[in-house]
Amino acid sequence: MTVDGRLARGERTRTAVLDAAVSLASANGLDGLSLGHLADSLGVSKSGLFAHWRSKEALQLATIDRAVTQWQERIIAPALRAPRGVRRIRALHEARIDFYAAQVLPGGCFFATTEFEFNARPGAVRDRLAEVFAAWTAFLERLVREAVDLGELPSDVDAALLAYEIDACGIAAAMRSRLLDPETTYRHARLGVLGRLRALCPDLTLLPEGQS
Amino acid sequence: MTVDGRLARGERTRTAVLDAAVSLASANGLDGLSLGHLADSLGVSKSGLFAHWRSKEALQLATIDRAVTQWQERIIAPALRAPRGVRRIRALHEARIDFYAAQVLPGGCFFATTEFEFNARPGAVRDRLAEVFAAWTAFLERLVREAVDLGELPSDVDAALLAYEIDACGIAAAMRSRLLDPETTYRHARLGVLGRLRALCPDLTLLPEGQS
DNA sequence: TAAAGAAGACCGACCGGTCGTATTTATTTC
DNA sequence: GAAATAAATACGACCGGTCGGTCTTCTTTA
Repeated sequence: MTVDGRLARGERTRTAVLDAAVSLASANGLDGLSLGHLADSLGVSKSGLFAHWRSKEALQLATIDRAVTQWQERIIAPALRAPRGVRRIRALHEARIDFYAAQVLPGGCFFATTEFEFNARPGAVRDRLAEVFAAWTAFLERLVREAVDLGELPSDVDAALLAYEIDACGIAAAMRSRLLDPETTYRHARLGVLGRLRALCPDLTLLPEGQS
Repeated sequence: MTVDGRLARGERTRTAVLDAAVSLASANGLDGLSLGHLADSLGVSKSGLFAHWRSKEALQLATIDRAVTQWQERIIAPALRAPRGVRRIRALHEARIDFYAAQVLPGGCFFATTEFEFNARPGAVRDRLAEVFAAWTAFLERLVREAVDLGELPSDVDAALLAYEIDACGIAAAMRSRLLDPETTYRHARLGVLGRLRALCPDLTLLPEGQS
């Protein structure tokens, strides 16, 4: 952000803290996140955290923003490398399931965990999560409309409904994979979207580049 | 359970406590459930709860069982009044969305909230939730297979996959309805399953009795 | 009168948050 | 260039509050 070396180092520290916070919160929730445990896992003191964020809520909001950045890097960016249209929709869903299957977060999905944790608790955290969720939904709908505009999907497709169905397959995967058999869950999540797209767009190969 | 009047009255007390626990836990989670708040909401003392359950975990497990009973009464029982096959599948899904839309629980869905809360926390609560989830999944699959056996669905339908897609529409409704527009969410949840069933079974009317 | 049940004070542990202190780092002065 | 000083930073003890859980006491009922 600035040319100052000290602040840059501080930014790196902040990012490391927030990465750990995303990981812990994905398992225990943003409210269940203990600042003492977070500090211990990083080998720093709890009071030091308050030099970077004035309160736990401020750290929670920063953690959400960090999770958004991770999501953009791990799921959205790979999908945007696929060509517009149905193949990009599928690439986005596949990247999402890949991310879950890679088990980088102990809770499976940071957003699913925290959104269920806060969906009945008014406050700044809930409002921010609602914003993020609305933006994600709008992004998915935009991808579907692009496929319609390209003629890959029938023009009478309900873009919002199809986006809902695709997202639902991902949400369900986040929940089931930790309680039931993960392999079966991920296969269903992938096949559900694949079958839906194939039914609407039978003449287009949906295989990403380089895969069988 | 017994003929004893005192114990029967105790059973009623237990049920009232557990109903309140289901309601509170649907919003704040089973771990976020405060025994003090639970006792206050019922006008009883916190220590009195320990006369009925030896620990918080025991009360949490009993709360899960109570939520299962509520689910059976509110969702499964109405669906079983519909004729076997595709119409019963749809009746089950509609009863589920109706239950969410009725807003009887502040958290929307007890199981969604608690399963995301505990899916990364080993222990008795998580194991019980996994059992309940597995039983629900098996029940859904059984309904789909019945529809296949009746010839209402093509014989090459993947019952587990279709059950996954139907459940996913419900899970997503539980999450989105509290953060995004509930009306739109419930409409998508209903249309998603309805469209899926209509595509597989075009010659069967899916309207429940008495509805337009 | 005896027995059973609820109530509320109480305990140790953990929470988010604050503050005085000590260590370190960087700058200045001899 | 070395020593001394000043400023920034991180630490850990500590605070009030809430948690799950226990225990003694009091009320009530048979």
